Amino acid sequence: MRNLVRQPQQERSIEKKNRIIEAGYQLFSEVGYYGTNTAEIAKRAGVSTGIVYGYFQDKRDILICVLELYINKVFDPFLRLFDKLTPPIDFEILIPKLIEQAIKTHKNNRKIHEALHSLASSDEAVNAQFIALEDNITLKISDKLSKLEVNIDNPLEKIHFAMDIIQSFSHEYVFDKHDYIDYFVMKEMVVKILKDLFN
Amino acid sequence: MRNLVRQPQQERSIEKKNRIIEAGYQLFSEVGYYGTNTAEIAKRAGVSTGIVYGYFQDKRDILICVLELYINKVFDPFLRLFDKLTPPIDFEILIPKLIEQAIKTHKNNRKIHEALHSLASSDEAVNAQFIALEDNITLKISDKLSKLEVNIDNPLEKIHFAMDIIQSFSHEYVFDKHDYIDYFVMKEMVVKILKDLFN
Amino acid sequence: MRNLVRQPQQERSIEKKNRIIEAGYQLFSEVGYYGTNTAEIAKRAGVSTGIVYGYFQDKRDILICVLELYINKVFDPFLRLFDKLTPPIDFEILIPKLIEQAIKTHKNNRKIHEALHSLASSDEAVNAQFIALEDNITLKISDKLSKLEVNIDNPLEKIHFAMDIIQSFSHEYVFDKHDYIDYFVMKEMVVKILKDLFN
Amino acid sequence: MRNLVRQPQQERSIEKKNRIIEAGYQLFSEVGYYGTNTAEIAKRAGVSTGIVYGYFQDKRDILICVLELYINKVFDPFLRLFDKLTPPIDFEILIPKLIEQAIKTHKNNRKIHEALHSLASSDEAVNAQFIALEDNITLKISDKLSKLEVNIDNPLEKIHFAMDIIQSFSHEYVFDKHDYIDYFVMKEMVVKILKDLFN
DNA sequence: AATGAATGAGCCTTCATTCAT
DNA sequence: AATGAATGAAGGCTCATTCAT
Repeated sequence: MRNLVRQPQQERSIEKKNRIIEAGYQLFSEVGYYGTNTAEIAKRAGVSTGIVYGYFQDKRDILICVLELYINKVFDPFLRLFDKLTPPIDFEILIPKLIEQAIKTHKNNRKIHEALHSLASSDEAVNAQFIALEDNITLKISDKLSKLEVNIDNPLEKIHFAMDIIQSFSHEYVFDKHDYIDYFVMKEMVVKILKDLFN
Repeated sequence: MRNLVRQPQQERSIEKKNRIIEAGYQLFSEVGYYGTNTAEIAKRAGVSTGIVYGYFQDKRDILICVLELYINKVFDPFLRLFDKLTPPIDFEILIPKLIEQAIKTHKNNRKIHEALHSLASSDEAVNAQFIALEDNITLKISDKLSKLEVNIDNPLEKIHFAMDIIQSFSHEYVFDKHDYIDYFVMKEMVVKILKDLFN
Repeated sequence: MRNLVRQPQQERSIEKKNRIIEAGYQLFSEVGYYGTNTAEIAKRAGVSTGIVYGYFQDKRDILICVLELYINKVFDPFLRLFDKLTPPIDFEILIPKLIEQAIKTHKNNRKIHEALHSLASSDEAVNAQFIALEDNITLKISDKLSKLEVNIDNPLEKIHFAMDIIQSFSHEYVFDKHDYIDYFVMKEMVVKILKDLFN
Repeated sequence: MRNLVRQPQQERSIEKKNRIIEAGYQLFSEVGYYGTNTAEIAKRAGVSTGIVYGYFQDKRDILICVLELYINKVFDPFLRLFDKLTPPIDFEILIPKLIEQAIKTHKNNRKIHEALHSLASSDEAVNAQFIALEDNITLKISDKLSKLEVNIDNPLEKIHFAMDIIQSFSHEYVFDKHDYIDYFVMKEMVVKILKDLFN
């Protein structure tokens, strides 16, 4: 009965909803989920506190939408790297591009990545959303690869794990910056591993 | 004067401080950092609310100590796997053991891992602590390997990245459980990658 | 200028105002005054939120109108029981009928009765309205009785108090249901008391 | 886990809890349950907002305690009227005393009575508490009467209903004050009815 | 006359931290 | 050193009412 959330149909409404998501995105990035309050989100979105609850069930619901936005921001440019390819794929060229893209993304999304991941661990819905979106990515890439005539064993496992490795390396590269690590060397390692995986 | 935190010298005090850290560890694991309040920590540690602030500056300070405990709980059994080895190392045997250990650890530390990582992203001190402890691990393993007469190029990069891969896979294995992934296959992939890396 | 409330003249408007009152009646009955919000009333009435304030000054104003509707719904069937009577009145028959009617009414108006009464206690206007409507009832019944050639001392006091007793018993009967009370016995008590009062 | 409410053992704590209840009592009386906020209750009780939730689960929990206080304030003087009696009871004398007491009580508790009753209708716990306390009263009076050698049929039904009648009349007398009612006459009616009931 | 999106004050509740004992 | 009651600021959310259309 209560708590019905408007499904915005009109453009102005959709735009306003997006402004709120964008504001949430920024603030969660800057100070994390728990460091952000709804009033602040509303303020940055240029709307009133109340209307936020016209578009979202609660604060966590904003997070879920931010998560979707994040995934798109992160994976769309990633997927687009496959778009102009024609068989046969030259992994020697593709893989470094993918890594570069992942690094770029990580730089642009420093904090939100962890913010979202951490929420996933304590919130089943966020976690489910995360898994669903990851599934989506893996399957899309798999689809693209098969259209590009890449025929390998266990493609889903390989793709999924390759993504993990790339994420992991990008994270290292952007965030941790240990003194004793030569990241150029490490990157070459990753490239080699991935090439071996897909050839 | 006011904010001085006791450096517990006497054994009873040290033991009490450790009980608080252990309680924090448990609760952060169970319900995360923001799902835990200090009263609860005190209660589980069997001390009064007030005295917590005798041993710790604030709640975050507990987290920092929990982080150290966590790292030890996670990496000590890992390091111990190297202890009884004699050269030459059979990576064919060692690597699966390391992976098994990582999975076991992940299972026992489901939530705290994310809790800590997420805090790291929004808290510079936590992050610094994290990096320092990772450094420590990498260097220790490197030391062990060289004593075991393993001579490879770029050992630090390889060790660090190998740890990343193992963490990443364990995480997959314990948390996400995508339907379409055959985790046995994936595990074999990881083993092969690591063997190639160290041979 | 601002706060002027339309006095609906046209039939369509009057009908709409009544729909709002009816919706308020239902919702106040179901979840009480404070459990109901104006948006919900508008929705159930099939009108927009805004227009409610075209017909009513504020939420309390709706309550006042609901009160009137309530009194009518409650007392009209009550009064109608006197309509077909011809002198001399057989109280032995009438009184049980009145009680039955009161019980029926109570059952159909479980919550709104208390909702209205409680508002009366904190709101002078509601209270005044309540008293005025009760006066009206008492005088109407008195009128009917005298037309039915019932000549008793202090008719107004007796009628008013009889109504109180009936209300009180019906309330007991419908709401409280104490285990140790035999409500059939109690009902007979009420019938006897009222018979004695009017003979 | 959370939300544990202190069971105050020490006198100072008990006194503080009582101060909060008394403050709630006053405010609910003055402006009703929904017209009162917890900050106001705390302020009037001379405590901080937070500590209220150290003694009570939530706002409603305060209401429940206020209800108990109310019942005691109302019924204790009522019950005490039976204390000095010796058999045989002269109802001619007792009944007017009871009525006087009920009127006095009503005057001193103008608004809270309705406030509580209305909450009962929308809150099962409050209602249950109400019923339990009414039961208690009825049984206590029954006990007293039997010790005073009053032997009547259906004592519980009679007592309960007599209480209803007295409440009802007192309410009329104190609150409604209809112009056309001679309350002296009405009171005599009540006395007579009750005498007939218990003889 | 009508819509329903928008406003923003206000409320209940929590909790890190302090303080009297 | 220790207790645990007390503080009070802050946050999520609701809803009566207004306003642009």
